[in-house]
Parts: sequence; structure tokens; C-alpha cells
Amino acid sequence: MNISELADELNLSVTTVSRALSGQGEKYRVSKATVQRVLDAAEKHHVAPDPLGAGLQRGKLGMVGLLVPDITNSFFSGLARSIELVLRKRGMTVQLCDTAEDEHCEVEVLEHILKRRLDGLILAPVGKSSERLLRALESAPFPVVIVDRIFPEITLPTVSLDNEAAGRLAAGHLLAHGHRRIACLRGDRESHTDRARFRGVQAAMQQAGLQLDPALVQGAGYTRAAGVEGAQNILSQPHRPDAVISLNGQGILGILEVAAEKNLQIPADLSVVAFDEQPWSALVKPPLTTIEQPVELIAKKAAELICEKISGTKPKQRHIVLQAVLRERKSVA
Amino acid sequence: MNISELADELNLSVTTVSRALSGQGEKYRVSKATVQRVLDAAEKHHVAPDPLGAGLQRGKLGMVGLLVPDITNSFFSGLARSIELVLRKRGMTVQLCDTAEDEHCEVEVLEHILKRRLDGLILAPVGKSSERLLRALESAPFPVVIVDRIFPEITLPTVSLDNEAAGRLAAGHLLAHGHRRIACLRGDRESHTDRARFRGVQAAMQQAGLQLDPALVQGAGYTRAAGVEGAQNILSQPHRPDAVISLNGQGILGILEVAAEKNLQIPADLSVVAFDEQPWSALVKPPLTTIEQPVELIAKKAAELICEKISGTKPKQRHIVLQAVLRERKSVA
DNA sequence: TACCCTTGCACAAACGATTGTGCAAATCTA
DNA sequence: TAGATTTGCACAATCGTTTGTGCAAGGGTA
Repeated sequence: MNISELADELNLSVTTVSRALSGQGEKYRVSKATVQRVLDAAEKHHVAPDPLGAGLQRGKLGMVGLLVPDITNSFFSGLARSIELVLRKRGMTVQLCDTAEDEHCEVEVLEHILKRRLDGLILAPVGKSSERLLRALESAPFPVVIVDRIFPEITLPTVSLDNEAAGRLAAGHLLAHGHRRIACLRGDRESHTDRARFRGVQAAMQQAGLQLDPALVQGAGYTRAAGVEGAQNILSQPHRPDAVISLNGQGILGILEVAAEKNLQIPADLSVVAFDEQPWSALVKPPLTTIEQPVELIAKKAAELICEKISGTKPKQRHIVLQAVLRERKSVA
Repeated sequence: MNISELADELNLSVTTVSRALSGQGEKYRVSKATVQRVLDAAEKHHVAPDPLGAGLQRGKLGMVGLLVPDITNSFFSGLARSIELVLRKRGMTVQLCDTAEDEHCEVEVLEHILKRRLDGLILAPVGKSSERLLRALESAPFPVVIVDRIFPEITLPTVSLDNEAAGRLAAGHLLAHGHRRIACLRGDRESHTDRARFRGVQAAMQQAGLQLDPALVQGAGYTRAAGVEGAQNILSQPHRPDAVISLNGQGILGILEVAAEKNLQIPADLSVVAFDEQPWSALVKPPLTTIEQPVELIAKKAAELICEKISGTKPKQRHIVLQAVLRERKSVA
């Protein structure tokens, strides 16, 4: 049953019913009695305005898209959960798309999604997300917010970590514990996130008067396979490192796997700091020292940002940068 | 730019443009030349039919809802990813809702979602999901498919694991390895999933002429906290078990946490079999022996089922039941 | 009684598509 | 050349809302 049938039943016009239901009764001088009558009947018959009709009229449907590289990654699933929660509270729904950490797929998905009518888009770009693509999004017919990764030349609003500081934090922790020969398992080197984290690591090393051994900087991607390969390369060096930093959440899986293969004890043979807190971080042996991103906060900020842009109010900040915290456990000797 | 502006530019009617774009040109005798002209212009101006307009007309929008108890749980995020992929290939999009493993929230979300116009809904109910709620869904204005949990009295189509067999599998494995005093960390005892798995465990025990010690059957919920509490109860028994089965993916987190606290060595002091394969299952020490659900297959079946129901073709089977596999590693002595 | 102001609602035009049908012009048949 | 057929497209209704405006009835004032 739709509101026009409801109107028939009440011997009213659709107009009046619509106004009563949308709370605009007062504005349009629908009598209180009538409003109540409509409300009661609507309740009784479980009638609510069809969002499609309304959406068509208003030009908005109350939907925002959420593009993530891998919903299976706990960082992104945490993000998704919090974003969905915030948006649902505001009466909006989330359209999920998983880009499989693949540039090509991302383009495809974006084309798919650009054809649908969204009110906004929250995008967590894949590592090698092309700037060209994001350029195109700058002139999308709806607001776009980027999370997790930064592209300096892109003017779209972003919410992200202070990755350089986080990198310093990780390296600084290892240095403070006396480690000198530090390895670094990177993700995609073309991503600004990875670069910034790496810059942070380098900065901390330099400050300590040290240099990263290029042979100990490995890794090229955010998949688990890439993590394994990078870890292999690092741990097969003749002069093994005494500590390793995983610059992303997937990498640590590779490190653990390869370390186990090679029978390396953590932290006796190898200290480890891993980016991204995961549900199991505290449960492996030894519990992992991690760099934790404030996932919920990132999600909240992103959700608020997109809402502000949708409703047209000028957001206070264009780029929101949040700080990571070090969660110290037992993986650093 | 929409198709009526396109029509203006080409000096055609919206009708013709619509038919050309939708591939119905032949059927309605639009000349090939005209069709091509429309196609070219559409390409040039990046015009595609607005899904809202089309949706309103057709009564379908190409969207299916996906309700999961916890997208952060790797079982559900895996499910979400695969479902989204299958549906996207068919031109549909997925609306994600997280019910936070909370019955109350689930009702709320369902009300929220029932007001939007969906073509279908894939529901992974929370543990205590009330039958009343599902009853209501039986008469929803769109098809509904249930995954992961079974409700015998509900006629909605389902895709799920053969949970009883999976329970037998887990217990059988422990029994075959000589374990006799077996504990069981349950999830929500009111959920049919949990009951079926538990029945399987009991059956295997009985077949071996044994009985579960009621004191070793603990746990009441799918949250991590519930897992910890249950594990506490199990591992604090004066007469400790020599093996424990976690009947759900969260529970194992509790077991590992409590075992570490109590300094119990796995598998020397305690053997463990955990339901649900997780990205880190192989990486903890010792690597976990798990009961793996065929997540991708479940997702695929559910997606196909909902598509069939949406398009009106009668699905072959009403209830699809899949088998789990035991992934043997090192957590069973 | 004549006039004006308020109250309470309905009319009708959008929003952007799809689809059955109608109507000319072009082509064919006799 | 007249009539029948086919070809190619446009008209108009429809999906379910929202919203600016119009219009009648009721009440008050002079």
C-alpha cells in the first residue's frame, strides 16, 4: 500500500497525506486532526512513503556508496561497520563494493557505481589507485570523501592517519629498544600511505644516525602473497635483521608465516612491530606490538564529512588527520 | 545529462532513446542507424538511464540488502565479499547492514530496511533472532534468503552448513586422537546452528560410548567477551578437560586468551579444534586445527538463490546444505 | 450586506524513466 | 493509381512522491 491508496481510503489528496507524513503539516496548514488521522492510518496499514518516488522527486535517495579494497581486512571491515552505523542513524544506507585491492577492478566498480544515483561516496582507494581516476571523481555529481589514503594533488576531502608520524612511532620504538638493523615490509610503494609510513621510518632512523639497508626493504602489495614474498626476501638475507616493521596489516601474516618456516623465535631472533591492530594481535605467541589506527574515529569522521557535504554545509576541515597509537606487547625484545 | 536531454539533442523522442539504450530497438522497430546514433551520443556524453527513474517504472531497483550480525567477523566479511561480487556481476548492488549480533538491533534494522525498496534480502540472522521476526519476513514484499542459520519452522529458503555433521567431524577428530574429556564452548544455545553443532558433538561422543561433562559445556553468545567468559569457566574446572571445541569463530579468541593467562600449552595441556577458518588460523602457535566452512560456496549459492527468486524462476532447492571440512594442523595432540 | 482574512485542503507539474499503441510516410502489390 | 503492408518513430499513461499555488468555505469586521 502506498500513500495514494492511503489517501483514497481517507478521502484525502495524496498531497495532504504526504505533508502529514513528512511532518510538513504545519507549514502547509493541514489541520492537526487531519495529520493525526493520517498518522494513525499509516501506522495501521504499515504505510511509509516509497523512497523511490521520494528520491526521484528530491534527487536524493539517502544512499552512500562505500568502496573498500578488501572487506575481509579487519581494518576495512571495522571501518565499514562504524560507517554504516553512523549513517544508518541518520536514516541513510550504505552500498558496499569490494574492489579486491585491484586497480582495474576499482575503475570498473566506480563506473558501475557512478551510473547508480548515490548521494555520496566514501572511497578507500586501492594502493595504486590512479590519480586520473580520482581526478574524475573531483567532478563527480555527488560528494566524495577519501579515507585511509592521501593524494596530495587531489582536492577531495580526506580522513586519514598521520602516517609519517606512525612510521616514526614504529621505528622509534624499535630504536629505543636497542634495535639497529631494522627491516621494513612495505605495501604498495606507489601509494602515498606506504610512502609516508616509510618516510617516517627513515626519519626516525636518520635521527638516530642510522640508515635502512635497502636489502631489508621489501614487499610490493597488500595481498597476503605479497607479504609472504617480501618476508621471504627480508629473512633470507645473509645478514639478518634483528627487527622488522610491517607497514600494513597483511604483511604481518607473511612475516609470521615465514618466521615460522625458518624457525625464527619472536622476539628472541626477530622483533616485530606491525601496523594495524587485529582481533588476534594479542593472541598469537608472542602477542604482537602493533601500531593501532583509530578505526572508529576515522569512520565517524568520514561519515560526518560525507553527511556535511551532502547536506551542503561547509565542512570545517578539508583534510582530517588522526594519530596512531603504539600498543606495546611482547613482540619486541 | 539524462536521456530526455539526449533525446532533445538528437531530435528524437525519449521513447526512442530509451529503447535504443535498453537494447529493445529491434523489438520496437527503431532503425539500426538510429540506434547507433543514440549509442554513440550516449557514449560521448556519458549518459545512462537513471536507475531511479527506471526503478520506479519497473518496480525494481537492482538492490539487495545484506544483513549480517558482525561484518568484522571474518566469516561474514568473506560472505559479504563473495556475495557482493556475484551480485555486482549481475548488475545489482548490495546494501550492507550490521546488526551488531543484537536481536533488538536486528529488528530495528529490518524495519529500517523494509521501508526502503529492495529487490531482495539476504539475511544472516543473529543468534537469538526471533522466529516471530522471520515469520514477518515470510510475507515480506520481496524475496528473502537466510544464510548460516536454520529455523526449521520457517519456510524461507536457506543456505547453510550441515552443522550436525560438522559437530561430529570436530568431536570425531578429537576422539580419534585419543581424547576423552572433551569440553565444548558454545555460542548462543538458542540458535539452531549452535544446537545442531552441539548435537553433532554429542552424537560422536555417544557413539564412542562417552558423555559430555555438563560442567565442560559453557558459553552463551557470539561476542568475544562471551567467549572469554565461557573459556574461563571451562578451564577453571578442577578436573580440566584435555581438549576443547569452539563451536564458533569468536570462541577460539576466548580460549586462546584464557589459555595464555593460565599458561596452558596447546596442544600439550589442551587440544583445540575451532570452528571457522580465519586468516590467522595457520599462523598462531600452534597452528589451529579448524572446521572450515565453504564460505565462498555459501555466498555463491545464496546470491544465486536470491537472484532466482527475484527473477521469478523457481529455485531448484529450497534448502541448501553444505559440508564443512576439517583442516588439520597442530593444535590437537 | 459587502469585504477581507484565515483556514484547510486539492490541483497539477515536476522528477526520469518504460511501454502499449497510434499514426504518418515509405514501400510493395495488383 | 489505389489499396495494403511495412517501417520508423512519437504520444501519452504510468510508477510514487514532493511542492508551489489556487480556490472555496468559514469567520470576523465595518
